[in-house]
Amino acid sequence: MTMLEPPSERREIERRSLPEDIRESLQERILSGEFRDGEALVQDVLAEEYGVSRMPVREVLRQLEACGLVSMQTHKGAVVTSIPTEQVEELFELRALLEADMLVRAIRRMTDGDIEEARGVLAELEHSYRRGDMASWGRLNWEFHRRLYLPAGRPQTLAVLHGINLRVERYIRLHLLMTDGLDTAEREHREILRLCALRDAEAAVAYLKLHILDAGRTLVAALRQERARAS
Amino acid sequence: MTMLEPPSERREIERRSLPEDIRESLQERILSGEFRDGEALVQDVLAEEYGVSRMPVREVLRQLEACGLVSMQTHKGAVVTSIPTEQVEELFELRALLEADMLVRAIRRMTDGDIEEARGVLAELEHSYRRGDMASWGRLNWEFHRRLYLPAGRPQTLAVLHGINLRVERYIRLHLLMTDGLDTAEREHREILRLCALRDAEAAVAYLKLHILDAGRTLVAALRQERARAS
DNA sequence: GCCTCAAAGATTGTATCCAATATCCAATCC
DNA sequence: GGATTGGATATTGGATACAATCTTTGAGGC
Repeated sequence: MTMLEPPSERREIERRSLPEDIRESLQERILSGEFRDGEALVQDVLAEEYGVSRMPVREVLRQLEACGLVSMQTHKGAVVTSIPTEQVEELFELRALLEADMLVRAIRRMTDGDIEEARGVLAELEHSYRRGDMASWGRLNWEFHRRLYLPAGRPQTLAVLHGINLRVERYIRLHLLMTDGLDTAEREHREILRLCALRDAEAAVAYLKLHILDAGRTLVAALRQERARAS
Repeated sequence: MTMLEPPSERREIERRSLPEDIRESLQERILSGEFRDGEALVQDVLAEEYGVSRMPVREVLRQLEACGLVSMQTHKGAVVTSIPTEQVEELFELRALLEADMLVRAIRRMTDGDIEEARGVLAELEHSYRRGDMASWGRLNWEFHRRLYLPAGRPQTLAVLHGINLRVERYIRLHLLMTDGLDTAEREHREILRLCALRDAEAAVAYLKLHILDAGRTLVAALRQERARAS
């Protein structure tokens, strides 16, 4: 939860390259909901906050545009992208299709070590969920799914899935803040991992699809409600 | 390229920005093979060529990075991305999976008008192929597939497919220059369209998958040979 | 001869300045 | 009064200047 800071204060960042850091920060601020759908991202304001010139900020905005998190128009600036509810639904169906295919391929080549690592990530994931650390939750949720698919040896598909995950994460988090529907997700995560350990591809994939489409349905319903209320 | 807009109404002024123009040009130069795999793209050189400063060039490079056409490293610059053969293969399999799903959904809602428009695009496509106009061919090949899937009403999936298409187009063109394997593709295009017109989803999808995987296999074989020779 | 290392050149990264464009608001005209 | 237009202000786009970093090269030492 970030407080409103006077414009003179700078947001502290001091790690790797400037755009990388700014990008990570700005991305998190969008995903966390600090910036709402359709909200304008003014270069000058952001540059001031980060204590840099507008140049790196512009690059970051371009990158976020490419990820689909913001959309830009010439001479009009950048706004946080708003995905229509039907398209959020579409993205979850797309995930189901792709991740099911991935898991089938992955299970064939999965080692016990892979399973063990995924189990470790899952533990962290559950921990961050209980602590309400949503930034970590988002990262770890992706990491868990990623671990499951990594043995498939399909980097391109994985990259596509990463992009999709990024685009819907904001809405997932919004959902998490309003409901506790993700207790179900936790059970499903464990069950999927158990079925993977048994190398039962068919059951695991069925469960995975259920998991994704379930989360999608719940989310879309909540989103519809939220958006109807807002308008 | 329809110029059949009503003479009244709004006059659409092409408000193209500098980066947009440069991007289109640079993208085409990469896809055409003017820049090879792994070749460095020096900002100064490109800026000089286009008669602009490095700033818009940088933005373009960032965008192309997001598309996966170039990869950048801080303080090291941009190079044309080289996709390993196995990953090219993966991308074609991914296309098959996604486009099959799309076509099933699209056929249900396809109107005769849609078919007619696709037929028009296909005619242009074949024309550009015979003329050896590869830039147009690339655009129209995507446009044809896009038309087939548009009725599905799945913009997000379409965007993903567009990205995939962009990444493999370079290798497709390379292949086109070396073989005449795309005569087959032409027959397949027509057959797919015919089956769509009959609303025979099952047969159309089967043919589509064949079309994509076939083109993929031929391409991958050629690519492997080419790369073995080069090394 | 080969390795080390430092300095020069090349290239990218960032800041600052100016230009182009959009937005907003008040004045004007019908 | 409402619509339109002109100008003031805010914001973005692009060019230039400078700083940071990588790469190359060559001189010196072993």
